[in-house]
Amino acid sequence: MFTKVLVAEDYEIANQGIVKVLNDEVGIYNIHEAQYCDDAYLKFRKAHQDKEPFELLITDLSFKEDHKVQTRTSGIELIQDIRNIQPDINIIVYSQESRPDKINMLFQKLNINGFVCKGQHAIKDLVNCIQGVYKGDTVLPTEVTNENTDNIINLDDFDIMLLEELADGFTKKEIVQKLKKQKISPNSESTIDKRVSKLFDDFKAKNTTHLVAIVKDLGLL
Amino acid sequence: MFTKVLVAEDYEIANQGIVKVLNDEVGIYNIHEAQYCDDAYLKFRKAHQDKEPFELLITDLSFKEDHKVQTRTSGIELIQDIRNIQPDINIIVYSQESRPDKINMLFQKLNINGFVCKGQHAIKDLVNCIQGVYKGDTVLPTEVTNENTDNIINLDDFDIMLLEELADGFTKKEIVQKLKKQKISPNSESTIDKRVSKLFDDFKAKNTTHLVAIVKDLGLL
DNA sequence: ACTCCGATTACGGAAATCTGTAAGGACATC
DNA sequence: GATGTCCTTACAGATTTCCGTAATCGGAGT
Repeated sequence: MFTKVLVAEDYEIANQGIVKVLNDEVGIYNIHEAQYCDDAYLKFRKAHQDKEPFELLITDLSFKEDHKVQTRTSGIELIQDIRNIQPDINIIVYSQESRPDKINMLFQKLNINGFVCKGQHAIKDLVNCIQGVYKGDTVLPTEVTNENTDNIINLDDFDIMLLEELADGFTKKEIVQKLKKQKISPNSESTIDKRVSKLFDDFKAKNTTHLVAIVKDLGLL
Repeated sequence: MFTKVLVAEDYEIANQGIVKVLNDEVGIYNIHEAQYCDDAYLKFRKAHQDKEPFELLITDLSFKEDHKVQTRTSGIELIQDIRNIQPDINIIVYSQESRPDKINMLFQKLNINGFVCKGQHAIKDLVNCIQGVYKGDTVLPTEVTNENTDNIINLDDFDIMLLEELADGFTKKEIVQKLKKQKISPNSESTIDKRVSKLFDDFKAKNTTHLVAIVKDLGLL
């Protein structure tokens, strides 16, 4: 089993919870903790330089900001930086995130080894994940594997741009003006209307506000 | 110090974190855990009937629903029911809630003894709170006592409800109809307008869509 | 009792949204 | 070349949003 583990999680008590599970359920005792991304990175780099590297990183994704100014603000940046100095490190993300698209992105772009959803029954999930990753498996959360990926909606760049502009509170007329100024076509109000109406159908949204809320929830924005 | 404590928290690992802090930092070892409100209530009643009552309840407010059907769905109901059978029990709420109004309500209406915000530095807060409550004090969280409510926007339940309805794509007229059907006041279209306009000011939003996007990003919905 | 203040409510109007129909152009297929 | 389809654009009308003004009500206060 892994012997040296780094836990990066900003909430102290959640941090302690992970440590206790590693102690009691997995039998890992050499556990180092970090509450900030930068702190985690420094501990990691030092261990690597001292030739006593960590074998596993368990990290959250979101880190609350406070008085300490951080160069890294999210677990994603932390993972990228750590992978740069130790490509073969095992990484498990332990996060509230439950959106399949976002979780899949972590596996595809960051090559994480496992993902555990914060939740009611996270102990079993976390233990399974650690044991699976130790065996060399890639461990997806049950929440994602169960997902039937039938209803995937394909959004092109234009759709994404529209959604972003709408989420930023611009009216269709303002969007049209922007498009014309940038000489991007299509750029008629009528076409924008049609495009957005199509998105309504795709996402079963009743109006623009509903559409943006749905897309935000899906993590596409 | 307290010797027998009940911890009610639906997330297993957070639960473990509290237990570890009680063990390591406070020196309490007779700790019972519950992941559901009803479960907590039953453990509490049994201990009371067996003349081995708990001296302290540490509970979350929100409990996720799953396959187990619960008669109590929130920590508030749990507290009320427990106070009914053992009025002098000490109660500490450990919750994500950060709205001063809501926290004050807990002290005034439910007579809780302490409140700790889930957060980055919750260990010290929790330890202080337990020690204060043991001495007979009422321990408010620093977040409330500090009263630096400058850039904190106070949303009451009505505002949240409005935002949720808007994010679900309902028009103001539909919301008004719902409110009238449920006999919730205020329920005039004009007041809804005013309320939402105030939210526009608070969040510097240009329109409803923008508002919902901002609030979603802040994680308030 | 009095005023002051905030919340609620009513109403109106300009702007924006949403939903139709319809016409024109690009492009592939037969 | 004829045909059909898809995308773009124009326009029009009903609905909704957004933002004023103004009247009303209830509580809190010197």
